Amino acid sequence: MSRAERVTMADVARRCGVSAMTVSYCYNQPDRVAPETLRRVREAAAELGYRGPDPTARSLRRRHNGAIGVVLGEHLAYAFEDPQARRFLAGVAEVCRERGSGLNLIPTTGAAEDIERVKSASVDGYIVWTTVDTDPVLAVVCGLGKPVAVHGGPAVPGARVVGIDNRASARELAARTFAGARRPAVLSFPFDRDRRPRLETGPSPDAVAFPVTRERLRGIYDRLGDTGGLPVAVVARNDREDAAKMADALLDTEPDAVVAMSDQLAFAVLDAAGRRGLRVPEDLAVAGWDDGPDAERAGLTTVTQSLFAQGRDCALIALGDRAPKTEAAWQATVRTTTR
Amino acid sequence: MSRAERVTMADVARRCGVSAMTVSYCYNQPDRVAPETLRRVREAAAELGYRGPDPTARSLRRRHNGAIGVVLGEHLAYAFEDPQARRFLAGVAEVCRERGSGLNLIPTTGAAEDIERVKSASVDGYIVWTTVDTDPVLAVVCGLGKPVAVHGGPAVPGARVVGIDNRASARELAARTFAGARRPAVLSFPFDRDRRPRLETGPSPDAVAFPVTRERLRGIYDRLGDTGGLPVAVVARNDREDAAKMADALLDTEPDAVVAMSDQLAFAVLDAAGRRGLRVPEDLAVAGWDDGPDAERAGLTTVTQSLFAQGRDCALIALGDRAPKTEAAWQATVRTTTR
DNA sequence: CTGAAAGCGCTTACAG
DNA sequence: CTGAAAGCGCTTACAG
Repeated sequence: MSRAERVTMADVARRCGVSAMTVSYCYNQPDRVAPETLRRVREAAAELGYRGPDPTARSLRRRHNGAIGVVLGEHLAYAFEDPQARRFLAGVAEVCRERGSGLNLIPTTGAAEDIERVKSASVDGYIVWTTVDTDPVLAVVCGLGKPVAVHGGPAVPGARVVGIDNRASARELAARTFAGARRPAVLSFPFDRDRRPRLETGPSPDAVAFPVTRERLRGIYDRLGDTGGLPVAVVARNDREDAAKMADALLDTEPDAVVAMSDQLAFAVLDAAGRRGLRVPEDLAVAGWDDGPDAERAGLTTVTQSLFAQGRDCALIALGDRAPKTEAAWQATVRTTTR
Repeated sequence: MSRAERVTMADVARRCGVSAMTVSYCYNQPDRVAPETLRRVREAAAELGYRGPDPTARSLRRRHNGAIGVVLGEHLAYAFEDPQARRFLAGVAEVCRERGSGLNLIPTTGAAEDIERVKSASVDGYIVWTTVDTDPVLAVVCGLGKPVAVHGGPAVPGARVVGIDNRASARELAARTFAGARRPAVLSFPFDRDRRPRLETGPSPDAVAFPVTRERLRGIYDRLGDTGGLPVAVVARNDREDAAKMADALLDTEPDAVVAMSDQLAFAVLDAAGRRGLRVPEDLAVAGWDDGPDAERAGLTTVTQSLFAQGRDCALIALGDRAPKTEAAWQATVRTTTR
């Protein structure tokens, strides 16, 4: 925190009777500098307390920030609470480390200031974590002339979407889970940014603002045909404990098969089923998405996907690489929680 | 991702026959510009596809980045796995939001490239998450002439340490937990960056490289007097599940009171005790640190502290505020897991 | 192996 | 209400 005068390359150059650019070379291409010059420059730098090239000036000159911005549509605390969001960010961070890139977190809450904060980040590209179709930040980010990766959607011009085919995976998962069931039900992610937990009956997927959720619901509906009476419980967050109440409310409708939109939500259903003494899968079939480490242990039927890999893909896009060739991989992994 | 030519303020100025600085005023102090001029400038900007002031150029000119860097001594995935680290980061993020500041994550792994990554972050100040005394990144960060907050220590010249008095809190917690105990034991955070889990007997605190861990151990020793035979199990990470094995190893030594260095580790002990049919606190007294949401539910005796508040303090320091007046607050909260 | 010059895109007092 | 000038600290071809 020593707030010494700022020492610049020019100061160092002056001190040892050399040009500023030679000092620059000492830091950027030391091989091109005579050993004796290098030594003198380093000595002068040490004497003056020069701290090395200023990263901001360097970024301006190189027209390259060496950093990507990750736009989160939530308070950080919530984002980190979600195990899949964490896996995703870990994937992003891995690419950043490999490429020596920085990682700027930009939590947004829907406030007007979000726009300025997003615009004023000194980054070369952006990753937007799943958001609603109408999120105003989306258009702003895409209008910045920098590469943008959107995880999970929505699809917008100027951005690449990374994620699995949610509708197809839902179709297949519903086929497995609802096979032989007479009273299917769904435990769903939030429909909208308000995240109001509730129990609905046969809600229209069109009313769902989060594309991932909407597509999964559509996939489930594809399979089901008549969905007029389908109980759909909507949670506030992707959290096992937090979802306990809605899982209970859902089981109150006495379903015999539940598709939940994540492992965490599926566990919430299993927890609730356990409290009621229901046998799984005999009385109740349950399935989810993600296939995190706990899913295998619990024998959970789930859609296997790698948020880590998707995080990597997003980071590569934000860094300006050509996009990954294919959609993100997924597969339905059938275990013992379904019949 | 439209990679249009870059449009600058000068282009906009030229386009509508105005000086570049007037354009600048339109973005920074629109009140000082004649309404008609403002209109024309905005029109020209729209026509040209000008995206607003470049954040990097602005930062260079203003000598202010509007961002703080958070140095994590681990892969992101691990850092996020720790509930207290998440609370801490949430506190940091809250201040960032209030102040319109950016938040740059800088995970370090001990590699040589860490140094460059830390130096090349365009930030106004740094927060260093608890690290070992000898972490080379520490000296680098402190030599940058920017404010530095270190959470938990080590104390180094040029940085402010934020955290509780670990030794005093340990002394008090040990007094509560070991009261009437004949075979005390400790479940400890890692001693060193290698994070090798192991069971030791009366290890010297001086050998512990993480200051938080060292001070807590010292506080416990203060209370104990003779520690020659004290079983101390060391975990790899602050994670309830991960710590299960070492908790078991510790209970194999048949202690009747365990001080664990966090709620998570205390839960690991309670889990292990449950598996053995031990009664708490009759057969085994257990206590921890943090007082997270689960602690109250479990009736855990623990050291109450707010990592969120400490994250806020660190962020304020990194932003250049005078430091918080006092040390971080803590108190021993006695519940039912101790006698 | 080293230097002179230009310029990255912007903002800041200072005049007028 | 608007402009001319300087400069934030650095790097990049290009000469020599």
